[in-house]
Amino acid sequence: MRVAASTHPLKSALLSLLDEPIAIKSFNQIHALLLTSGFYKDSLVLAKFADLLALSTHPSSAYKVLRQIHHHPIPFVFNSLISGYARIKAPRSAFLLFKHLVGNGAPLDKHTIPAVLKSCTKFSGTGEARQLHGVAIKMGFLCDLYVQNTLVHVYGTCGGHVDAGDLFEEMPVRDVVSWTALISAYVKGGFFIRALELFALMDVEPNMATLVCVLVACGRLGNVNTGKGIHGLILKHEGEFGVVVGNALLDMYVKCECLDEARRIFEELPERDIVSWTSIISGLVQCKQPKDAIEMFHEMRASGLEPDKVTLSSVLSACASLGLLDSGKWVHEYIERRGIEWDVHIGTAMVDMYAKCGFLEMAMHTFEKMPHRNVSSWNALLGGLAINGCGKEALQHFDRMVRNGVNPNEVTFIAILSACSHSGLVEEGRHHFKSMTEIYNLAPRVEHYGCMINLLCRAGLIAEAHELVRSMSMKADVLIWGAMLSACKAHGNVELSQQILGHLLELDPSDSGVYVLLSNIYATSDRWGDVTRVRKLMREKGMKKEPGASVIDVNGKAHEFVVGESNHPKSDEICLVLYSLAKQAQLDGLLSCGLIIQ
DNA sequence: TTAGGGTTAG
Repeated sequence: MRVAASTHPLKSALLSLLDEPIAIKSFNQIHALLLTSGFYKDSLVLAKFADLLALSTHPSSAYKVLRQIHHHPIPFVFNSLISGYARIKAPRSAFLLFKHLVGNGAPLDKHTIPAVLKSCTKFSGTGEARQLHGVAIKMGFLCDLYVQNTLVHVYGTCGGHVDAGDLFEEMPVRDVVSWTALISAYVKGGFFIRALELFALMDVEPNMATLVCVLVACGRLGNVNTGKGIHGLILKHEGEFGVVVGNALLDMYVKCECLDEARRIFEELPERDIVSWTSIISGLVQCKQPKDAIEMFHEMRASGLEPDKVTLSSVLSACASLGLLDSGKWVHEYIERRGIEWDVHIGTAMVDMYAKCGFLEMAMHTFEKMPHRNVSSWNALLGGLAINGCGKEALQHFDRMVRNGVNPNEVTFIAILSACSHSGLVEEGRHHFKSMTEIYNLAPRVEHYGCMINLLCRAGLIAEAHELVRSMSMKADVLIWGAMLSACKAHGNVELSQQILGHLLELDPSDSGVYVLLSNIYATSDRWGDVTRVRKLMREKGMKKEPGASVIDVNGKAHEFVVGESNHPKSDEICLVLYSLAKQAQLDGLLSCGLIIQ
């Protein structure tokens, strides 16, 4: 706080005191000092006091206190009280105070509206913003550019992009903030193309805030070309950019899956904060490089930065893809130890991690403990039940989800259909596949057909599966034809296999797996000549089957197993255990089929 | 210089 040299020493002392973070503890003394010294007549001193008042007093009482101190405080004093409530994140109080002020005919000015509006961004819906809009018109404050810009911003933040656009249209003068506020409103509403169109229409020079908004739109659209153009503009203006712009650029490249560019930006950042690290970590997770993501996380911690819940959500996703149960548990403990607040994202990531690591009990326990759940949380649970072979339970929880009023989305049906597929629930699968379009108005995507065809193929219903493939409005993918081919192999349908092979090779002529499957089908039918022919063809094409591999985490150490290799130091013991497990499974299978009577 | 508007990560 800088005070002019001519300021009265007591006044400077009072102002400094009011600026102290611990001033609230001496509130009563300051109150008394204000009255005895007579400085209550000074608007600046009174405004600072009003700001302090917001920390401890309800709006109507605060109003009374101020009125008792001074019969006619100027608007500045009340504005300071409103801003005080906004600063301590008490938007309801700020809004209540405003209504109280209007009701009591207190003097207000053009600064009052932006001060209250600042709090309105915390409300859901545009109700409060519209009320303030009305008051601003009535009081004649709407002609102020600051008031207009704040309103455009608040409408945009509360989901009122149409109101924001209408107001923007009516504005006689618009500056860079007006344009940025509207572009941001469209971005927040998910209208990314409209945001880019607006940017193109701008008749004032954009600044960094504008470009950051546009970068978000580019990232969400996966429009790397426009993103690169913005990158160029930033370099032209700034040369070296700050952390906010750098992070926005980094995230744009991450969302466009240009990891090399993203890494380059990350390396070149003059300063990296938690957002920079989280962006690159989540980018690596999205681009299926979870091992690198974990490595990056360790690097981040080594640099002295502690993760927050957003970083930890990404790390949990990496743990889920790698099956790193111990690392996932470490994240869980870290959250508890640090008292990090659980939200729907981290809760969902935790359920997903436990489920994908096979600790279904803990996944369900975590799900039940979540205070708030959204459709993604349910999807994580249903998907977890599905991959762990609990098809019937998945269907029961799906019914519970619908009963709780949560609307299923496309991802839910992937979980449900794969649950049916994993557990052989043909009739249920048919029913849910039909309900997708008939009840929930969701168009099946290629993945849904994939699950359904898998389900039918596993049940040996090859003709029905083939019929479904033919009914698809889009082209079947490798997975679908692969499922059909595997089913043909299991049921010795050589003719259809050959037909499918044609489709598969059309999709990916270099897929060695297709040739391997075909040669296996010929082998099952004792057509050894054909087997030799396919293998020769593979050799001629220089194809080598990519060996399958899996990773398991034991006590924090990753153990990798590659098909055909036995490099692991405990390979012999592992094979012995696997053999006995396979024997047991076979025996259990025979028992459950009734082929062995106990 | 007695206050007010727009920007980044799941």
